[in-house]
Amino acid sequence: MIFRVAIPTPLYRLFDYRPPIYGPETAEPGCRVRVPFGRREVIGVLVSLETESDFPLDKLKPALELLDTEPVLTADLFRLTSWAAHYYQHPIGDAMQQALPVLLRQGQPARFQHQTLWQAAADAAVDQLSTRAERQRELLSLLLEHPQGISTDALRAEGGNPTLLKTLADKGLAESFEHHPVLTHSDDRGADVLREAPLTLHDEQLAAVEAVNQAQGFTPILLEGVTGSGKTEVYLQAIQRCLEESKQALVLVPEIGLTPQTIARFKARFRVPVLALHSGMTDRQRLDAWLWAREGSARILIGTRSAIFTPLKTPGLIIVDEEHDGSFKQQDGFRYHARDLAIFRAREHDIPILLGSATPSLETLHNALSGRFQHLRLTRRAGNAKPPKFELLDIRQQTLDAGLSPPLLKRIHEHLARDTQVLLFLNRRGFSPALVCHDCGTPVDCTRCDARMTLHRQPPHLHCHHCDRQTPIPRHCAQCGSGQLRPAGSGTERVEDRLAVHFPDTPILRVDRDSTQRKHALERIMEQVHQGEPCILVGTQMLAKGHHFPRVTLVAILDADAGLFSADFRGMEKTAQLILQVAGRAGRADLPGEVVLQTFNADHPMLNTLVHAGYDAFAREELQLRRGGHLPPFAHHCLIRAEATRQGLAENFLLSLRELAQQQQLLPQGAQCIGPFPSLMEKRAGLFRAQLLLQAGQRKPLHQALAVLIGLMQAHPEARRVRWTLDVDPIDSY
DNA sequence: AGCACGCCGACT
DNA sequence: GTCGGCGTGCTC
Repeated sequence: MIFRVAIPTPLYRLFDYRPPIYGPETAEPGCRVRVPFGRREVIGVLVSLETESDFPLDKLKPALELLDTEPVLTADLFRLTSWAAHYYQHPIGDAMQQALPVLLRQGQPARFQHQTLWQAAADAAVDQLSTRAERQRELLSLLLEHPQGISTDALRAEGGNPTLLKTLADKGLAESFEHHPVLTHSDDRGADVLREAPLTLHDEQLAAVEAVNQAQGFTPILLEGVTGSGKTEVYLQAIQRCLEESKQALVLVPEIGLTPQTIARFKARFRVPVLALHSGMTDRQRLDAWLWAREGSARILIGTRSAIFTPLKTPGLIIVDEEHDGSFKQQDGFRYHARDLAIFRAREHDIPILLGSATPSLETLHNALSGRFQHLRLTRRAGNAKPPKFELLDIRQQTLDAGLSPPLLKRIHEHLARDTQVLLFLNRRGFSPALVCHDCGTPVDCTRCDARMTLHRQPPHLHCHHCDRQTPIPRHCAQCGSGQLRPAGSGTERVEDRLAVHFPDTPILRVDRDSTQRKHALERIMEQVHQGEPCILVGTQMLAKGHHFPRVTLVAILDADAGLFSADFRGMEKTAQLILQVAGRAGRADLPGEVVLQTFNADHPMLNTLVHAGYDAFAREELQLRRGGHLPPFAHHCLIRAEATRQGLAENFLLSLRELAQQQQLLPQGAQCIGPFPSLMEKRAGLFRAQLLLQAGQRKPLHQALAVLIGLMQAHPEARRVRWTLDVDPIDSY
């Protein structure tokens, strides 16, 4: 018998071992094994049992230990990770490893943490101890106060002396027992899963819930609902049915969306255990949650991208909220897309999957329009709230003050005078994006990147947003020696500064990565906003997601042109999604909102379509353009990125790769190479980067071509000096 | 990716 | 004389 094992290494192959010397001859695929690998020991995953090997049998090493009796990669997760490793052309051992909680990767047993608790023995009483044994009497009375048992740590915290426990135990007055956490819910009452009554649904929501409930087996559904149209209520009621059938629901949310409010809403509705897999958890807490999910006692699992690998005993429904969000795509290493894995997983489980968004990705929308996905719409806002009124504010020939035009300033005044709040969106943090010499025009560049240094004033320094390099602010121009270095352009800090001058009596609240670094800083700002007093919020993307501001009646996008002429063909799509997301923060039931977009391109056709005809019309036009340009979702992409320490190395490597493939006619029909090109920002963090785009109308030739190119790259002598990475279905093409 | 081996330059 | 720089090769 031979164990075929997936080892966490960047190698695209499996490794064969003999079964462990002391241990079972056979085991189930998906179990972990500890094996010798080179000069070290690693944890691998058993992939299959074989009777022969391509490797000389006498050179096979025995595995050291089988770590599991039941698979940690359950059959469905085993298929999911195998498929994903192949689809994303990522080494399978690494892919499988990443699907496991950290403690399991490290070889810890797949068991709950056991805790030793102490309790008083039955009918033990303090009087049984001598009055002189003061400390023992204290300890025993503490134990008597905790009939459920108490840990030594907790005893110490309450002033007890745990070293005396043994003494008490010897006298038969105390005893210890092993406790492992059980996920029972205080309100668990059989079939009644509800804790609070569901909200009344309007007809569109009702139709959506019905559609999910009537789904038989695998059913992908796009739920396209404008902000405030009640998508979450649809999720909740779809989950309700799933719980009533004694099944589990998995909910994926974007990184920023896993807020306490979201979790609270799920917990408030249902009597079942709801587990949120958030970033603040310890590795041990994550493993416990993983175990609860696998044994089926956790009924609703909410998590970000990596939660797609949570094992489920009784899967009933998968929901991907804000499915268009870029954070579902892992951006390094194993570059999987959690939304796409979720669809695969739903198909495997033969269950419905609900993809929700106000601004669906063009990929998903295309699937819906072509009939592969059901398409449900929520067009009305709950409580008869009016949709916000959009306006393109032409700022050509306007004098801007830190990016603020006079008409906008006037508008801000008007809204504040009505005692409401204002939100200004600018996706650029810092004081100014460049520091430029007034005499010779030279900007201060980052030495490690092809980029300007961003000027920050709080505290004063220069910061490269691409490599994180920070320097003091120079006094003189490095080019001409002039002392006239001046900030050019504005970021959130500068806007905040100017607003304080224009609106001295109004609080200005800045929300960006810098202003919210301190713990609870964001919470405190949010608290102040929710007090409802007039204020001006200035911020980056952080403002666009997750939070609602019921008293904001004016949303202004200071630089609507930012993504308009992007080199990335997805630039327009991303801009549209961001604009609508920000716009969605404004105005609720009784307070109609207004959205102002400052632009130098007020005639831009797509911007006008978006603002006047809505996202759906915009998306259909954009899809037509993509179809015409043979771009995704009408074609498939894979990006091969390369980086090296010297200029030209990476590009030459990719060029020779392409030539090798073409000379030997290795590329299948239907797959074509575009490039290589130097990356848009060629130098970044001291490395020179280039990329080669692989494009095909069909998946199959793309994957065949990719496999060929990987082979060529591994054999390439230059591969030692050039680092290369693959990105299947890239969402950033730079 | 790790990790070790091995071959050269510059230190105590 | 050895410490350590990183080029090269290997992992069942």
